[in-house]
Amino acid sequence: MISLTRKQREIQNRIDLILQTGKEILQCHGYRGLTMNKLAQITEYSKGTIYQHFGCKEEVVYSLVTRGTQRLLEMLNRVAGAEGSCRLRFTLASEAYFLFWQLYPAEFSLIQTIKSGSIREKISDRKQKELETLERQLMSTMCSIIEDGVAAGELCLPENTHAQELPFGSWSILYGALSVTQDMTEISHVGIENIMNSIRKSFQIFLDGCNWQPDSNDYAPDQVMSIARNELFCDEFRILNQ
Amino acid sequence: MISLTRKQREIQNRIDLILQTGKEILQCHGYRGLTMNKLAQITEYSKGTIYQHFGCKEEVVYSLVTRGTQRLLEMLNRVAGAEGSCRLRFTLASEAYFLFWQLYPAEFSLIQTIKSGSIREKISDRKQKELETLERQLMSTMCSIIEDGVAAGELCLPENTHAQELPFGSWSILYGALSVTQDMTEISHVGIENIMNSIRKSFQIFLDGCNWQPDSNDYAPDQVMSIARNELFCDEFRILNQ
DNA sequence: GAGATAATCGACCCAACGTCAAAAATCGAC
DNA sequence: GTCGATTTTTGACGTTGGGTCGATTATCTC
Repeated sequence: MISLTRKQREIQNRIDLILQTGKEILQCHGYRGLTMNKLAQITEYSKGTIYQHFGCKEEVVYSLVTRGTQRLLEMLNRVAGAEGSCRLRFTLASEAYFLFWQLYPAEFSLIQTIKSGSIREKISDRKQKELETLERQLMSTMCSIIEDGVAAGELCLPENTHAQELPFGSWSILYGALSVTQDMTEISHVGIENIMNSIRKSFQIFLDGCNWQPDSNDYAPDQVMSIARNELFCDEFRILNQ
Repeated sequence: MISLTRKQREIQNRIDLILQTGKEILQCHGYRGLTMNKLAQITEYSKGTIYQHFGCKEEVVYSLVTRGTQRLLEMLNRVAGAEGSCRLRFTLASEAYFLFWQLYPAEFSLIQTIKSGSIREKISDRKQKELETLERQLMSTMCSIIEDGVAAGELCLPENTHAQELPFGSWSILYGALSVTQDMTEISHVGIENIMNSIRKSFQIFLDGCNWQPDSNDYAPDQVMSIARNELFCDEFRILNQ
């Protein structure tokens, strides 16, 4: 039994190594630069061994996305458990997403990749369900904040509107804006900070449009950043700043 | 001279055929199913001839995106020249995007593809500039509506906010939401109409958040759809309904 | 109609995915 | 500790698909 778990740990470590290496190749050479040969060569395992853990190349990137989504979910759960008004927490959720985008750019980019190309069809149902479950949890965490806000009287859902629609809309702003931003980080003449602030503004405009109290007139962005930086995500910011 | 233009027309027709065929293959077999061999076989030209017009496979899909973006721009220009309040026109622009998404699903999907994978690096600067120019025109058309709205006193830009930020934000909602929706058209248990209505709601929430008058309380979605269906996009709706 | 020029073709090369039978390492029983 | 059984690892190989290029065919010019 002990030897079994040691074995399992070894395998887990190897999977970690493969994924980490894959991520590094992606960051250096892009999606086209990631080949199974290179992956085998750098990890110093043979191709056969790699294929023992990942059925195809697509499964490697899919696993990276799954792993990234786990990290994001973990950050969002921290947000959901935080104190303060629901609007504050919802805004902190958007900051979590910004952080995710900055800390895990490769993973973010891969999310787009697996959503666009015909990659899903090569992934086993099991793995697909795994990611779907995580995405559902993401959505339900966001919804719980909305529902808290409704319960606290901070906002009213319009008629014929489900709670999921607000996370869907606000999430779309973030995902859409960051997607478009993704590939013009170098080209763009405006700094990345400006783009992020612009997205922050859009996000707040959306919340204002929901009549979510307190509205942005008496809403302090500094406070949000302070909580994010010093409380909820201090580890993440430390990593980001080095 | 005449023979030259006849020649040019022939070439143009061939390019059209190649692109149209590529689009059909994409719709039937997805991105992975599109191969240069198949393209050559179906068009009944040799691979060499295909490569005379398109330097690589990526250039085929890039051209499809460029062509799709031209169609979208053409629709948006119709919107910009329409009558009615600026908010109405801005909303009609979102309907143009919905139509684009429904009429050209392959092209929409490819936009995501070229934004995510490392495809750009294989495309000549000339072709890249071509698409960039179109995107800039898209943005500037949207901005012109915003500026009209500001001039007409329908909305005020908040301090430190440029006109481009509003199209960027609202466009992000549409792009983000449709991107996410894209690959779950079959899976999703809610109908596609419901998803589109949900996105429409988000879009209006955003405009409400901008304090864009008239606000959604005295705003008739029926009127928007009627103008779209019967005036601006009657051709497009006809194609869509068959 | 002949020679020059341009367009077209498809056999071929190579890179990268994925396979599988042989080799190596590990395990378990005595 | 040793030997056979089982699992793991390996890299040579098959195949697919992007891209090339010299041969061939068509077109144009005089």
